[in-house]
Amino acid sequence: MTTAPRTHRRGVKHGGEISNVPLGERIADQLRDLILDGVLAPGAPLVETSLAAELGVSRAPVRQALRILGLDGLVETVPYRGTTVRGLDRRDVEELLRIRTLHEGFAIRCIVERGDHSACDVLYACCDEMATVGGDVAALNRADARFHASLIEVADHALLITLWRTISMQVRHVMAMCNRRVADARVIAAHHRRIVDAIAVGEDERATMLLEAHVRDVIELVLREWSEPDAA
Amino acid sequence: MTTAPRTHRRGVKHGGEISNVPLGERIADQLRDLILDGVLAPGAPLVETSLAAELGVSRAPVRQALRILGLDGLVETVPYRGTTVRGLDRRDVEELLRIRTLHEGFAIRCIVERGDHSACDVLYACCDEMATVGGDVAALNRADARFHASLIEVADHALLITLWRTISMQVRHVMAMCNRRVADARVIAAHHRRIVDAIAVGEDERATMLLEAHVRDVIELVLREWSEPDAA
DNA sequence: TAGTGTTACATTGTCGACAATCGATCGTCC
DNA sequence: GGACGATCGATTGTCGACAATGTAACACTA
Repeated sequence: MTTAPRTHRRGVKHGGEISNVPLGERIADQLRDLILDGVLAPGAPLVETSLAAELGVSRAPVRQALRILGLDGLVETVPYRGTTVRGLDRRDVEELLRIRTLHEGFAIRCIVERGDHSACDVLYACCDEMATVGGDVAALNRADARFHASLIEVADHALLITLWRTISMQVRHVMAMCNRRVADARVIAAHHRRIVDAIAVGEDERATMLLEAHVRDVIELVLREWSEPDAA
Repeated sequence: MTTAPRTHRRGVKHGGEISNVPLGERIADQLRDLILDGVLAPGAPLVETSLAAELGVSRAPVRQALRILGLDGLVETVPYRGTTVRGLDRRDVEELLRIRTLHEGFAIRCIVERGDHSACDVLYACCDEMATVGGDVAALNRADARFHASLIEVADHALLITLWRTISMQVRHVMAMCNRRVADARVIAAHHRRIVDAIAVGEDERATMLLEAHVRDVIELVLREWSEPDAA
């Protein structure tokens, strides 16, 4: 859910072991990257037969993959018509970022309530990492995504994490669609660090406000580059 | 799923037309009701082969159905092991209801921001309906569910509605698992009406607080009956 | 008896083929 | 010429069979 944890996989994290991960999920991962990297533009059709042929597999796992992506909100399937990469319009972006703020604010409250200090350590580490990426825009994006993902994870709220999966996927999608020119990485890292500072001293309201301000900046930045919404 | 709108279906709402709805979705609906009505207890295995045989269909649509339910957080699938009805423990219930409060509070803010008065009309109608169910517990549950669903819908926030699908499904699951003895329907209806009153005059904070109190009551009521968590 | 290797069974994963459905195109009729 | 209907191609929906995987019970060995 959405969404509950999709599957339970045990074992094998290290090395390049033989994967017992169902084909469908691996295909989904592959297609997801293609979409999120912008290789598959919004509106592009994803034909089961063609994909199966290209990937050298049967249609069954491809179908499963498309369903997973549909779940993630990355593609749209119409019965008997086909599946296409989902387009995002201005309203989608606004909705997405507001919801994101809502959930991150909730995560902050969870952390503060528990007074979990190790959580702050994790977040500080993310900030440090963010400060070191220099001018690499892609790396900054990744570091930023990692910070926000960590914020959700350390909240230690299983359902929140589940919901976050869907949201973060679409956030990545939005970010991929605008070649965001960013400010200095160290400035952004400092912004984030201030949020963690507030969390560390238990001021969840201030932390939330800082976070809202941060996300609002991002919204503005994104929407400015959103000249032509390619209409879903 | 979680989650973007699963599919777009056009046409045929009335009568018992021939359904062009894919079998898998119909099966999912059927199984969902079975789970939500408690016929299929948590932990019960859902074997693709057996279900296909019982329903007189092939395994393909059954697989699709199980995947949809997995998305809704109602079942759990482990690769090569099988699918079972998901069990809910005390923590799940608490997480669920907190998340629910979070989203409904957000919905309230959306409505107040837009100053949408027709929204309040819809909600008042739900309250009226709720007041008339008398001692029918099931009907009261349905009316309550309808109120909260309406609250989300009138917020007019597509992504919120999507996320709500997953949540509400699990809420129904929880409600189904405890034979909740409720207070007088008219009292509960009055509680809800007070929330709408606050929304109508734009006092979103008060509305949210009232709603939080309401949900907290529900949590308490549910958890009290949660003697033996059957452990996921 | 404790431990190990093996076998059998249940279940899901994957495959290729056929049927149902949809949209567009073309032809026909007024 | 315009509207209606049939046909066609493309795509997904469904099916039955086979392969891969994991669990558990069993026999075997030290």
